[in-house]
Amino acid sequence: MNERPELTRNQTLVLSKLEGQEGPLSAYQLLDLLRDDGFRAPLQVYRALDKLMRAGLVHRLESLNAFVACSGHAHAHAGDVTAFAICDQCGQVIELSDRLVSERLDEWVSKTGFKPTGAVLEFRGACAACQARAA
Amino acid sequence: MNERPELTRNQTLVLSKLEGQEGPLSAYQLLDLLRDDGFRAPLQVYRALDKLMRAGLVHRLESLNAFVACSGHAHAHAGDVTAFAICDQCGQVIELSDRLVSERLDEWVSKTGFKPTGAVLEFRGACAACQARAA
DNA sequence: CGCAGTTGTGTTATTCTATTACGTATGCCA
DNA sequence: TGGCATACGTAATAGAATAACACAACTGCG
Repeated sequence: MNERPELTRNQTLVLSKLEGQEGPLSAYQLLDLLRDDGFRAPLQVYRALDKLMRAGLVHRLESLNAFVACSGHAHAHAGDVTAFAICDQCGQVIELSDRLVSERLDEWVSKTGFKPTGAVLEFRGACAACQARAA
Repeated sequence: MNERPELTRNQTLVLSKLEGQEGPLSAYQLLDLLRDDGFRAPLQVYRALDKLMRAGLVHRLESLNAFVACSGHAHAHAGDVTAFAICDQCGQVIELSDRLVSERLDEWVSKTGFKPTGAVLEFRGACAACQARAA
């Protein structure tokens, strides 16, 4: 389904930093992590991120201005929305995707005559582990 | 229900600019619009916006880094999520709020053990008018 | 082969968005 | 009166993203 495209050196480096990370990273955090690998300018990061996002390997979290590696298994079907649950305590991000929910949301919005082409769905709160820790 | 808090001069100015506008405005656009009223620094805008958002009179659109006046009538009950449908053609923003949808989404997310305290729901696409125009 | 088209790269500079820090003024109320 | 909370003004800075320019590598094709 998802033909893994050939990644260049820069793209591979960015992706591996994101994958070796629990939570999301900002573009500038990535830049700092990659200085030893020869990165010097934001654009190098942004260009790699752009490619990775279009390949569906990385997601952008709008409410954080940050990026996460796509959590493998949950590869949504084309057209399905992906939602994110972002823990404000530990920073972990859970990826959610569900065809039924997608369809219902689509119906809901379409009732107004609006035709959605994309969606940003981000929940903020506390993950299970952090709730337990707080109790 | 929503005690309209006393607004200061700056807050009133910012709110009125947002209300006199079809679509969202960025903080710096607001600043430019308010130079004649004595605004000189971004902070003046951000501080007013902060207050207005906490009062529920203004919403921030994460996917645009911009702000809209809360469309009056659709004042959600406490706990209800507000979603936004943003037209990528004309910039208009439709505000959506529905108790049932809120509950369903909450259930969906909570299934993972995550406890949401807030949500960012933004749909991008084409509003009814712009679809008609394109046809 | 030569050449155009695409993609990726590196660098510098700039724009846009948002916050920190510091000082001041005002109203409230104990 | 003093302490506290809120708002204000200004300057400086941090953080996020893009524009502009030049070059290298690869592809397909006449």
